Amino acid sequence: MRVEDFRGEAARVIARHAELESDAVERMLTVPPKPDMGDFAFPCFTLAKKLRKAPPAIAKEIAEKAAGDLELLRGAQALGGYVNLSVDRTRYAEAVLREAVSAGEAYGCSRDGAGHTIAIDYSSPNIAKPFHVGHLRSTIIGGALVRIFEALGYKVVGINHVGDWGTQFGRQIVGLKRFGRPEDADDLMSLNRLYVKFHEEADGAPELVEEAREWFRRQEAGDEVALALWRRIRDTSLDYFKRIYERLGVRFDSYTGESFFNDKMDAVIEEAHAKGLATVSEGALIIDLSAEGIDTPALLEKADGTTLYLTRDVAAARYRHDTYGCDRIVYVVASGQSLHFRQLFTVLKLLGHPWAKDCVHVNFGLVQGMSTRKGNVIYLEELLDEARERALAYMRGEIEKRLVLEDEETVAEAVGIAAIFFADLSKQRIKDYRFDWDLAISFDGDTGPYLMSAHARIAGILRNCGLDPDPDADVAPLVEPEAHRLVSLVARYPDVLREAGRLYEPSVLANYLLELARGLHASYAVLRVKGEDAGKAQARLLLFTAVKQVLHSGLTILGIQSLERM
RNA sequence: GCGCCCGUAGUGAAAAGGACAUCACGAGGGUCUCCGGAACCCUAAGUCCAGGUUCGAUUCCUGGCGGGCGCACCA
Repeated sequence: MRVEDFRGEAARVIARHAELESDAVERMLTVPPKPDMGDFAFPCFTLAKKLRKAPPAIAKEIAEKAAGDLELLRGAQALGGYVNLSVDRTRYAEAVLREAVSAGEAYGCSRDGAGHTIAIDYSSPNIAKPFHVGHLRSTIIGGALVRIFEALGYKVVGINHVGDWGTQFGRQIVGLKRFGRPEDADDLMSLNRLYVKFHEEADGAPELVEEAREWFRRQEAGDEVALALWRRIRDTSLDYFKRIYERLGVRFDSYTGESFFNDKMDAVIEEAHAKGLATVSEGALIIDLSAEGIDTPALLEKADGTTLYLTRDVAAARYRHDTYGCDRIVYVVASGQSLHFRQLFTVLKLLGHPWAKDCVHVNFGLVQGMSTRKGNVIYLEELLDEARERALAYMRGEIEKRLVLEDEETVAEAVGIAAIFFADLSKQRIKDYRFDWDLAISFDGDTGPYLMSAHARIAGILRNCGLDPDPDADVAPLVEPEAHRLVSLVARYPDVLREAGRLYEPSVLANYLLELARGLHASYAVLRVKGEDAGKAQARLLLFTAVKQVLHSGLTILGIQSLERM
């Protein structure tokens, strides 16, 4: 008896009595809006036309026939134009919990993506400058997608297409040469100071800007002095970025940034010529995309012969496809870049790459209001520090029955990051949103800390109930509606991950976890463990173990720590 | 100006074209000697407007209105 057998039986029984194909019925099955209405619902509206009967009458007929034909299901009832079917709750709990607990950490994971590789390009900051909060959203969403697809069995290549080439490095070099000491190149804070200094000075001194351009020209021309300086600045910056990624719990398989593709662009240009796509317009080399429904042409080369963002992305896409053999390339980049990616994918198609159709722009809206007390636009580190402070203040000030912890600072750091991550991941990525500290950090409401607390609360039960959990416990005592609700939620988890992956939408998972946590809290007063007889206590422990496992798994995928105590 | 995207209670979010539009925060009222009160229960409040397709529209189409973003030598 497996979890999907219940749905399978529902489909079979309905199919038999409605004279339809089982597969078709299975696709039509939905879930009733309220748990007491049943576990599966079959809408009879489409049958109405064919049978020339009213949907409620059809439902009644099917329900009556089906009622005597059930094995794993308990009831078939007509309601409105629906046939509602209920599972045998004990057998369902048995199937769900046994499967969840025996799979352990792997519960919810599937092999759907076995044999497929996905490259996910995310975060991709400009590293001459400090990590700006503007890049945070891509980092958060991209990181979650990496873990979602891994859970679905895909091989995932996380790529950070770092902006490590461009005029900004020329500016950085001038700042260093004019206002700093050579050793400042090894310290990011000094570099930042000098970068700012450059901009202050350059305001009234255009020759500085020209000097910066000259340094970048030397870089592009392969001048060893310029390249050595660039390399040193780049390494200092990358080290700093990697430290921040560690703090955020984000890992990349590749840091092939823009500079990596410098020697791979000529091939793109040549091929565009060979395919007869490239034309010269206003001195620049372009591909006209108007026949493809895009008014703005794709620029391959500026009038001065240097290449552009788009050319580099074409080279990068080809490199990724060839190197990783990936059958999908996902770009987690803000919606503002939509035109760019339409152009990119169209150019790839015109260049004759059939896999262009497997490139996806996973876009997302703008975040407003992400600033610290100091105000202004801010850098990520300051934001994370403030998150930790606010989390600590909240824990000390608002929580009545909090545990005494030695590692309060560590917990606060995790809570702060959870608050920021979840505020982002709980919303549909396409939408703009306003970040609000109080809303994000509260332990009440739809927040990361709320989910963490649900997890810690179960951990508390397991810790304090005075029992050794029995993984083979009999589930028969789980008769309460609250228990059934939790079982159903646990059962849904694998499909939730699939849906999140299908839509590239971590919020599907985030909202599911909220539902699970609420279900847990709603059951908490009813499903006591301590002081109950051994049978009930063990059954409930089994249920809570499964819920805790799913919370842990889901939170980990979202990039949020699930602590035992907080 | 043109193009793309977004409009759901005061606020933040959910609803493959399906049942009475769901949930949270905030507001108002209540519960419980609570294994972690970081809880639970109740109440008030909503689909931007006008048409259309459909047995059925928050969802799809058309046109408005409001907001965001983008529109060749930056990335």
